Amino acid sequence: MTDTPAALAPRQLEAYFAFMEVGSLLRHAVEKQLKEAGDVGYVQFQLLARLGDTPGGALRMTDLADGVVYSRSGLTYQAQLLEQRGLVVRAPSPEDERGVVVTLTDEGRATLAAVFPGHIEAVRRLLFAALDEADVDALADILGRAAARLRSDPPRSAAARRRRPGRTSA
Amino acid sequence: MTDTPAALAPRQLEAYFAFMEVGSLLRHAVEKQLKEAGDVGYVQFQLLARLGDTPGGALRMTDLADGVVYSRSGLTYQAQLLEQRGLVVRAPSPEDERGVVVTLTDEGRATLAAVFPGHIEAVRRLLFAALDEADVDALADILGRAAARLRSDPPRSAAARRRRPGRTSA
DNA sequence: TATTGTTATACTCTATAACTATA
DNA sequence: TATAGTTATAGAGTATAACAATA
Repeated sequence: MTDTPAALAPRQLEAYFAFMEVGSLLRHAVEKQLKEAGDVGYVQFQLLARLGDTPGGALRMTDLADGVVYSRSGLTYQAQLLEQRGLVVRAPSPEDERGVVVTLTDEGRATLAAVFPGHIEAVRRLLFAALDEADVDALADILGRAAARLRSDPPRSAAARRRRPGRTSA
Repeated sequence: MTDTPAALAPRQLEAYFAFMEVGSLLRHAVEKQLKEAGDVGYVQFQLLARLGDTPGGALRMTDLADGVVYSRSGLTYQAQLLEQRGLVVRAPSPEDERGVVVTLTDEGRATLAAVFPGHIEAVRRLLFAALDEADVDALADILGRAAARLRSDPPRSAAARRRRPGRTSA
């Protein structure tokens, strides 16, 4: 009977507000950097980065979407934009004819390379400038746990695609 | 010559990814809750909450915008929506005829009250469920510092309105 | 019948620039 | 001349539902 009190503890409120503020400012700044450096949005950057991280630089639409986008049409939209610019190629999957495999092109890699250093630098300057090693460790640990929880949380109305259980997608 | 290496440390990368993932999932979930509970977006919620936190429930447009919105027209847009729904009233400022004072109405307070508990509960369930008191303290401390830094950061091209120096707006 | 992905469509939100009015 | 706010407008992104094709 003592759970879920009506309000957050003051420290929780503080943490929450700080989190949202940092999130908002950081996202805004990063989005701007990406736009200027390579004319990509944050979602597109995530997609490129994910492909770049995958051996072969290829993923199925569904796997690519995972955690980045909240609707299938949203991914189709972004993938179209990327394909129009020649940063990725889409081709039917050989294994499953229903599927579409998205592959990073050389130009896609080049764009990623053009954008990444500035991205890193912005994150360092904006997020990590005021933090020391212990802070970073704590953040990684705490937010890692929060992320895991959020990921596994029943989305309170599973609008999103069912995820293959047992994958965490590093 | 040892500053700003080309890449983030692995722990930094981890912390950054976790942060963005939590931010994305949390924002999405919270936005949904607010929509369902009171048909307001997160920005509108912030505006209402800020007004609700102010003695008299009234603020000038410029002060209201601070940190919530990145363009003047963006605030005008949201304020219009809120006014159309009767949640706020806008009136010319008595002191400065150029200014506009936004005041929370009773209905605005009611909406805030209708939305707040669910909001709190969502944050607790999604963000704080996996964290203990020490985590919350650490988060508040670390992100508080990051937020302060971000706030004071030269926006790398001051598109936003110049802020009156010396105000931090709790 | 369930799943993959696309399309059509409507809607929300944001930003830039031009404009008005007051300080 | 600088500031406060609005308006017009255009563009980016998102989501829902209907659809086609394959498993």
